[in-house]
Amino acid sequence: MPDIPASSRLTGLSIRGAQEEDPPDPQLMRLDNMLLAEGVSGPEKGGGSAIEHSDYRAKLTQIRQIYHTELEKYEQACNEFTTHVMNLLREQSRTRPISPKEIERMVGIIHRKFSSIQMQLKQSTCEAVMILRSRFLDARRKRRNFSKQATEILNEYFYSHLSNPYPSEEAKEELAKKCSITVSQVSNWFGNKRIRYKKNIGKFQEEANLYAAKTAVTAAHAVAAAVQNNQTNSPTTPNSGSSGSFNLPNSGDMFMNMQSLNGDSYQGSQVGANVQSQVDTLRHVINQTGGYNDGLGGNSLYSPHNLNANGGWQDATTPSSVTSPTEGPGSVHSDTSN
DNA sequence: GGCAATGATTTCGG
DNA sequence: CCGAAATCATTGCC
Repeated sequence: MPDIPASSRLTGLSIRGAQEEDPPDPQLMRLDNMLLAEGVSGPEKGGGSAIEHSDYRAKLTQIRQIYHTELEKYEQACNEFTTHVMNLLREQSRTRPISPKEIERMVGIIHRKFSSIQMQLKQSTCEAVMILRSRFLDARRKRRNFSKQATEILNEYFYSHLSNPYPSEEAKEELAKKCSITVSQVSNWFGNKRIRYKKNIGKFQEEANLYAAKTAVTAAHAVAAAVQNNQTNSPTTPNSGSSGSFNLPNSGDMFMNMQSLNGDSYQGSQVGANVQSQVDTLRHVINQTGGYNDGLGGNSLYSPHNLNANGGWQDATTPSSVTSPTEGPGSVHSDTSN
């Protein structure tokens, strides 16, 4: 009696017939590996990967069940058939001497047959998993827009950190939590936002002002407090001559002031961290009031390059030519200076 | 159905 | 690995 290697009985559910021989069949090995990796043939799925969609999980479980059921069925059938054949042989052995070798050979044939069937099962299971993957995991296929609330949170962060819209890992995590999305989704969102904002600033002006105004009050308070605390009025504000190249004394000066304030004296830890964002917000408020209410600044105040002035994340090289000729909606007042 | 918005992926450079 | 830019694929609105 050729006993089963027993090495393949770890889970007690393994296939008896399938693996007669260790050596070959890269194909089978490939399938096995994949099933294992995909958590179909393994015990319970231990390693947690980024893939945790509940929908996906459910379907995978379904596949898993089918797979195991079928596998067991085959195994059982194989055993039954084997015993059946054995019985036949035994019966025949009365009339004809049958060598044990022959019996073994028959058993081998049977097992091979069944193992090929199992391979088919594995193959189709693999296919099913692949399809499932592409259906559920390729999020491109089934993407949902974020909730209004999530978008709001993200936008709020973006516009209040406009001079440096690169949330740290921590910040990303927090945003993800607040928005009920994953960290990589947050990263995606910021990546998209940055590039699209930069590409067409005009289109986002309204939005920017909106979100700036939202936090304007608190920011103003905070900054006021900071300024009050920090008596340094930065007396001179030298305003180096080079800064004259910018057309926007308003935001530019503001920015400068705050920067010096930030880096100077006073150990106020909270000030340093927050000022930056508040500057961003305030700048928008300033722009907004200039553009909408008072005739102060006039129309030239809010034009695409106020962003350049705020000096930012978007590279020193100005995109110069204003986007593409497909700019439509009329509300664009691009001044022709510069 | 066309079209813009938008989330995700791919490509490329550091 | 992160980010910019280009591109893809879906969603939602007209």
